Amino acid sequence: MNNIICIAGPTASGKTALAVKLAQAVDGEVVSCDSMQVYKNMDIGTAKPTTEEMEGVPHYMLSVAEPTEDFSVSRYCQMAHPIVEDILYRGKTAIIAGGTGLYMDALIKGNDFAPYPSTGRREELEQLAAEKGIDAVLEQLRSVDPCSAARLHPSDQKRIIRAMEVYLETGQTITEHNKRTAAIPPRYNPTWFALEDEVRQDLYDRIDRRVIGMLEMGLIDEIKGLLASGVPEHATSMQAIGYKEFVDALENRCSIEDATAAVQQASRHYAKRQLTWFRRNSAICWLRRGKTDTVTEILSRALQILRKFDN
RNA sequence: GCCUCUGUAGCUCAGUCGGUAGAGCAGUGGACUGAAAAUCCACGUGUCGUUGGUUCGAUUCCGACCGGAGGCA
Repeated sequence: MNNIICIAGPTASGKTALAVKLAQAVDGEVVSCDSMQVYKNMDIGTAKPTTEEMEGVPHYMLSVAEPTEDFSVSRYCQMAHPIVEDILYRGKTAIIAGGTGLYMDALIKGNDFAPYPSTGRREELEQLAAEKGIDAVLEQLRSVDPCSAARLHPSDQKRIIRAMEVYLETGQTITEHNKRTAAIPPRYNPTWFALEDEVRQDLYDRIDRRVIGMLEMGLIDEIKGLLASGVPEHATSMQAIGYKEFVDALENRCSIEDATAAVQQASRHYAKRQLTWFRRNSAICWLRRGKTDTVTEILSRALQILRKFDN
């Protein structure tokens, strides 16, 4: 049996429960792949698995960063790679489960993200964009990396700045960098699973209910605690869905009711984007989830597929 | 009971001085290589409440009826 299994899928699709059950069935350990569950003290709003939900199965990459820090794909790979190696070394199965497609792909492919010192280039570029418009940055990019300038949409400020930043920081264009990393063979060859509801509305209903549940579990107090402990309103961690909206409510920019609806809406949009990301991965075995399917039923289907790959 | 306003896309509404209509949101699809729960792109036919009338032609004008909101008794 493949000793690396990926479990992907949109938010609230049942990844956490499936990962635990699968781990128990194949002697595995879970490596979370979630860009927001990495932060400490952000438990309710990120739907981080509780100790009870883990059922004794070891979990990694949860609560590994301070909410005041900026996390990134690069840091994720740096931390998660040795953990996966250790699980494999001990003869266990690594179950990589989560909804952050970029992180999961990078970990599996073994993308190289060489660290470089932050020199404030990004801030300079952002300032240039703010003063003269993103077109000014796009012009600069066109002169050094016409390929990226043509590829990127003129409105995609974030990627235009990033492309220019890469060149200024490394002397190499992002086009060259991407070309080089794409040529490297993938580090792992996992069995890929992803969860998808047969009826999209079922997912959306579950999302709506989950947000209400988070409120009942004390999400607001969790956010108050984070703000009180000095987490800035604009920290990367506070960009998380369920946090930024209720920060707005706590700052009296909207009502709790409006914020709740905004969280539900943002989560639905996010789930859709996650599905788009995973759909282009042709290696994925989709586990279609009917309205009344239980984790046990989905687990048995996953195990069946795993056995088929064995032969 | 009478008067006024109102009924157009799933929702909120615009509009057609009479030539069968368009925004935002929702929804759907897509992109994505160091912020990714981020960022960005594309996609708009619906008995214009129902039914008569006027008209070459009505969602638009007129009447009646059926919803909704408000006012007067």
